[in-house]
Order: sequence, then C-alpha cells, then structure tokens
Amino acid sequence: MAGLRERKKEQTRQRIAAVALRLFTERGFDAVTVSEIAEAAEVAKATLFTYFPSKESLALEGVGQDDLAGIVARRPTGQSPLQALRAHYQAFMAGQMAAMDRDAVIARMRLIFGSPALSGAANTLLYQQRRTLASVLAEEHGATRAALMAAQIAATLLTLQESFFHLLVSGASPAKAVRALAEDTEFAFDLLEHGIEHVKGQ
Amino acid sequence: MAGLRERKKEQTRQRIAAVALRLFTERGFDAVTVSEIAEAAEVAKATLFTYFPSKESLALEGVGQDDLAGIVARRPTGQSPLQALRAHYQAFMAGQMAAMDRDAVIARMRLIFGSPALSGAANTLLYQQRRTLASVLAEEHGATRAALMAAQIAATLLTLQESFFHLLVSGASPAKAVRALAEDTEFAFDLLEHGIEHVKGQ
DNA sequence: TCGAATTCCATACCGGGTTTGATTTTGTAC
DNA sequence: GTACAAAATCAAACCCGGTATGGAATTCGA
Repeated sequence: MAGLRERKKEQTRQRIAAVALRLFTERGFDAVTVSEIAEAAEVAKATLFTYFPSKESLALEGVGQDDLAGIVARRPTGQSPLQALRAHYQAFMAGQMAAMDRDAVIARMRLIFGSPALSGAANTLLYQQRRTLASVLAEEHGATRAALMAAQIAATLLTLQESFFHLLVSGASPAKAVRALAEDTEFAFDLLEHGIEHVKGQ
Repeated sequence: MAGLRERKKEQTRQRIAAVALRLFTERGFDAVTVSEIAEAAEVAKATLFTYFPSKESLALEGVGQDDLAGIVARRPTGQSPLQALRAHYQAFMAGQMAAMDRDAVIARMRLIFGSPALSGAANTLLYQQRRTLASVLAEEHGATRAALMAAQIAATLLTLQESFFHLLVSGASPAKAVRALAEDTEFAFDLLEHGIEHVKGQ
C-alpha cells in the first residue's frame, strides 16, 4: 500500500501544481503557456494533461471545494437549509479563515479574479455545486423551485467572494476586509431569507 | 448614408450567422469547425473573425440581449426595481413570446443548453448584465448589497430559462411549457421579493 | 530476474484564434 | 472616367490548449 508508484505520482502532481502556481503569480495566467509549465516541472506536456484536465484546473487546485449540498443534507433536523448554510459560513469565518495563510489566499484570489478565463472556470465549478444543491433541495420543494433557490444561494456566495476580493484590491487591510466579509455575509443571508423588498435595512 | 460598404458588410455578417446556425443545428456545435463555416459562407477564416469574436458568438447572435439595467433605470418613479422587472417579463411573455417563432426559439435553446461551451458563454453574457444591473442598483443601495441583489436576479432569470428548456426536452408541448414558465416566473419574483423562508407556498 | 502493467515521453496532429503582408474593393476628389 | 486613399478581404503561417500514437522506461508481483 502506498507503493513507490503512488508516492511518485503524488509528488509529481504537487510539483506540477506548485510550479504552475508560481509561474502564474509571477507573470499572470495568460502569459504562461502549458508547455512552459511542463518544461519547468520536467514532464512532457502529455504527461501534465494526465494529471490535470485543463490549464484552468492548474490554477484552481483546492479551490471551490465547498460542499453546499453536503452541508444541507447533513443539517440537524429542524434546521432549515439556509440556517445550516449560514451557520457553516459563520463558523468558517470565525475559525478556518483566521488560521489560513492570508497572503496565499489573497494571491490566489487575485489570480482567479484577475483572469476572465479563470473566473469563468471558477463560476463553472460553482455551477456544478448549484446543481447538486438543487437536487438536495428538490426533496422538499419542487424541482423548479429548488433550482431557483439553489441558483440564488450559489450566486450569493460567489458574489460575497468577489466583494471580498474587490475590497482587498482597493487597498483595504486583510483584517478589515475579513470584518467586512463577515458583515456582508450576514446581510446576504438576511437577503436570501427575507427577500429584496424586505431588507431595506441600513 | 448606408452606403454600399455598410450594406455589404451587414449582408456578409448575416450570411455567416445563418450558415453557422444551420450547420450547428444540423450537426451540433462541437462537430462543426470554424473553417467549415467560413468555407460554406465563402469568406476567409480571418474575415469571419473580424465579424464575430469567437465561435460561441456565432451561435449566440441575438441572444441574451435583455437590458436588465435599462429596464430598472427607466422604470417609473415609485416603482421598485423588482416590480419593474416583473412587469417587464410579464409583458414579454404575454406579448412578444407569443409572437415569436416557437420552433426557432426552441431549436436555439436546444443548441445552447446542449453544449457546455455554449451554456458557459451564455452564462458569461448574463454575467456582464449582472454587473451593469449592480451598478444601477448601487445608486440606491451600497455597492456590495447591490451586487448581491443583482446576482440573485440574474441567477434567477437564467434558471427560469433552464427550467423552460428542461420542460421542453422532457417532452412537454410548447404551449404547456410557456404556461409553466409564466407560473414559475411569478414564483421566482415572489421568491426574490419575500425570501426563501417566507415563500413556502404550495 | 522475468514478464506484465503502468507510466512517461517525443512527436505529430487538431481546432480555435491571431498575425502578416499582399490584393481587392469601395468611397471620394478631380 | 481616373486616380488615390481607406477599408475590407484573403491565403498562409503561426500560436496555444488539448488529444492521439507508438515506443521506451519504470515499477510491480512472482
């Protein structure tokens, strides 16, 4: 178990991802070619594509792994899907967020939102989640209504990330941006729960 | 004015678009190459790309032109943005929708939602609209809140289209699908106005 | 150590899209 | 009508992301 083969594969995979991320952050996503990455990582281009299905996936390693459907499916009885999601993101920002490597996270966001191709790919990832979330919600509501709810939720979460990023690039300190994100998240869930016409607040 | 030059250009543009649409519907988006389209339309590939920026744009001619921001900006005083959008889509479905070439619309939707690349491109179009809508809404609400609202609205409209399409491909008659769309649209705006927790209806 | 499976590689290829530089077509001024 | 500048078109080469091929190297299990 965990033979030499497996270990080397994992090693190679990580080397490729690390090299790619370095080149991307140095020169920007579009200014780096896949062949360059392969060369710098000392593998053939064809080999690189056995590890990663696309150039975008190189930059999105370990991103957008939120399991919206799982959070909803595993919620305690009596809790609404929205309450479960709200609780999850509150906990996330109080805990994990504070422990992360801020600079790395910010660099990654800068990379993603700075390239239309990457933002689009990130969007597509969220789109998959939206569908699985909709299928979970469909058990309680109809398919169409579940799809509408899931779409609103997914769009909201993506927008929160974007706002966070815009705050950062406009010069706010990370600490301040995180505080604003927490506040915006609260508002966002209020909006989802009570509707646009009923959240005139502030 | 409207010299020969302009007329010929418009003519060429439409010929390219028509040829492309025919080939796409005949054989599917992915099974048609841009070179084939250019050849069939009797232009050089480079010329084709002076008329259309991408292969996707060939299939999306005249699609996704809803001017969400304009509808909101031009609404009568006293009307909320959501009311204006709701009224617009109600009027659209009662009027324009009934007058359209149903088969053509359905074929186009089948084309778009049948290809991941095209759905993605359509998504991107809506994303642009979302930003301009947000900038209009930002005059009344803050930038972040406007972005959240715009995101929910845009995601909702796209989802309505998808649901409509799924009904069609699952065999519903166009008339029935249109009726369901009208009903879903009402629900969707209720959802936007009053929130997920307050629209338990039905 | 031997053979089977797996991985890797170089290379050629495909399709979308751009660049180049020459050629044709159109508008306009005479 | 002619001449000339601007604009449009063209063929061809090129770039890049991604795939297919067929062979060489590596690892595994016995």
